[in-house]
Amino acid sequence: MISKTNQYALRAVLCLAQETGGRPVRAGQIAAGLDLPANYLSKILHALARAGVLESERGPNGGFRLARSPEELSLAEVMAPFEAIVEQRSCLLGRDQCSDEAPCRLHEHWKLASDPMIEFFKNTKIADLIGQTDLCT
Amino acid sequence: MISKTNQYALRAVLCLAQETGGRPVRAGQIAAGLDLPANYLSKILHALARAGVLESERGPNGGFRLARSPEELSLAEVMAPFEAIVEQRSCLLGRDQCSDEAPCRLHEHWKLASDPMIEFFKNTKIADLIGQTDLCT
DNA sequence: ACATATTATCATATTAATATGATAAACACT
DNA sequence: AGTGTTTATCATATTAATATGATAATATGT
Repeated sequence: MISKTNQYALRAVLCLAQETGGRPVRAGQIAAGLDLPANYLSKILHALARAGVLESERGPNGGFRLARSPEELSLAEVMAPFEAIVEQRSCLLGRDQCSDEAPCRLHEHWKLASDPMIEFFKNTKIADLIGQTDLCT
Repeated sequence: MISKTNQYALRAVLCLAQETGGRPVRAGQIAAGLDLPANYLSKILHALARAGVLESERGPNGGFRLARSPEELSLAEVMAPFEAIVEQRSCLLGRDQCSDEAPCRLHEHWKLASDPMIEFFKNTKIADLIGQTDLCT
């Protein structure tokens, strides 16, 4: 339902959000902590940095940190660089003919069913999810 | 959000549900009408037949028809042969540690967000969606 | 300056989803 | 029986997601 890329991104961001210290966290450290493929996670972290979700620093003592406060950062913003699911709901049947403007009957049903999930991604902030000890594993 | 395989399956079943005549519809006919890859759709139709959603007949005058009435057939049943999304909700973060039995805080949020969609698939019947002229295209 | 540690980037491998092509099996009609 | 039409099945191709490996660029500390 959620791609692995998005899962990795969310877990990494949650991990960084729980990091209280001011110094950035190394990619390898996150990958080891979460048991994720290191190089693949690197690419994800880089994409998040380009999207303005994270800040990165190179060299010794380098790493990643949140660019914005967990209270302002939504799950949708973390997922946005990887998939456009949140922004534009597609027709359940994959037909580009029907949209919110020219909806079919099915479309209306589908909108009602999928809206709660979309709103969840938009409204839930990273801050709402931290505080659990094991979210970083 | 929904795989193409599931989209094709739903469209094909909706198409068959609108077919009032008693004689089965050929796979090629459905593929042409919906403009879908013929061989790929064949495999999908075959899978639906094995799952008991459709009935198939070979030879001349052969084809596919619904095995059950559109009023009894849910979207979830049509999608079930291809993905297990509907039955078991996985953790948003892809961790197998947390389940409905041993939920994390996130899990509870996620359940609330994803339940409406799952219920939609389970409760919506094929009959609820027919009646639109263009659903077969 | 130099060595080291880290992110940034490029190249490639693996796997799963999607799609195509070809052949076998079943049925209907003559 | 034989011919043609259809589904059933197998084999392979293409594409996208996921993962790995190697190198370049940048910053730090000596």
